[in-house]
Amino acid sequence: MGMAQRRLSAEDWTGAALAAIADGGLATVAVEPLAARLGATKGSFYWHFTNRDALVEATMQLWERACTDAIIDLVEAAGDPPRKLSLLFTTVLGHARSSRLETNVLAVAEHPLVGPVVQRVTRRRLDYVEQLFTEAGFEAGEARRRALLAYTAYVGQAQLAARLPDLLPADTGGQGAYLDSVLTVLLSPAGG
Amino acid sequence: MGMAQRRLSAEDWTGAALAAIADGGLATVAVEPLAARLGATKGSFYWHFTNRDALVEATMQLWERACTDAIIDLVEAAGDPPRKLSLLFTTVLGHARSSRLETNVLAVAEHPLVGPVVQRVTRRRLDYVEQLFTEAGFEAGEARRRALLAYTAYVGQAQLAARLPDLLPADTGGQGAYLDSVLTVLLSPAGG
DNA sequence: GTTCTTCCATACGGCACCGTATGGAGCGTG
DNA sequence: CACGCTCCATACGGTGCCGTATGGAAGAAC
Repeated sequence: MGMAQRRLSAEDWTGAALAAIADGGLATVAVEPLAARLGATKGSFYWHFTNRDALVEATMQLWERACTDAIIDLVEAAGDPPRKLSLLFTTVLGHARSSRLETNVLAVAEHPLVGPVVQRVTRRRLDYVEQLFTEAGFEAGEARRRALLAYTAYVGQAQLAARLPDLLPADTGGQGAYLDSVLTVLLSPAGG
Repeated sequence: MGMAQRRLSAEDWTGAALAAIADGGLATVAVEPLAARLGATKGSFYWHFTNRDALVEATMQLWERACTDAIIDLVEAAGDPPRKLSLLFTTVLGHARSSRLETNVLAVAEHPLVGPVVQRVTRRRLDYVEQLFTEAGFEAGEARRRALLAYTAYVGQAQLAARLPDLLPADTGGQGAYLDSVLTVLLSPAGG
């Protein structure tokens, strides 16, 4: 933690806003508190942005870039589809902070500046997971359904991890067993 | 929509607060807007409640009573465990409004007056679903894991239904196929 | 119909945040 | 060292909500 820096950039503000969303949700993205946190005042903010909405918009663009592209690229480096799904789940549920961010972003998807971004991102992720299930050998309709189940399970998991962590497996062993079980179930052969 | 009633009860306020949570989240539970909606003023509110927190507390108690007991009782009337799970999912995901309420309540589980209630309710629901999987023949650990998967899938499904309904199966046929697929997968035999 | 209790409207002060206006510090450029 | 451009602190007015104070209307008791 160094001294407060002398001058701020727009990225400093969007970064702080993203952290605030992870901490307390979009409602805590308020100009004055953020300024205090950055060791500055509103004067700085209103030079970089026309108003709060502009900050929210820029922050959502940052989120879209940082929190979807990166993961897909990482996962694609793995081998077969089952391994990809496993890596996807472990990566995505590993860090508590990302769960909080995901959850708090989705929670305000009704906001006109947030909804379109969340919609794009979610659609893209769903398509990607569907592709993984297709590669794993499921026919189109079933692959879509499995992807939906996997993604809703992810969303719910992130939600519980962020809000009620006590209810999830606490020890590493339990988490591993749970992950194995989830993957086994999600990849179970399609019933006729 | 009848005329504004002459006098209000505490239940009128908690009911309106619950509706406001479903509509716009806990943040929209504000005394003056609620009063306007009820055709009254703050004067009424502060006679029935000491402050906003008291309303939030009473509203959460209402939610706990109304939105968990009822469903479990309903589901228990069904036959075998698979049918119970099926009924549970269809009932619980059927009405868009309940998804919004569920989602918006869980979203503010960090609030000190909300967290304990949500924790109690969620624990109880998880235990109940675990019991269903146990009745369906799964051993204890696996039943717990399936219950967790089923419940996280429910939470994620409610979230998407409330925020991004476009991404879920639109037609009734697609919904039915999806529900069948989910139940088949969740009840697939445990892998060795 | 008076009296008492219940319930509520109005008026007020306070707080947190938004956005604007304005002057001035810091730094590059000649 | 002057000059100009970039960046920011301060001060101000406006809004929406909280909670209090107070007087008064609506209904019950008799």
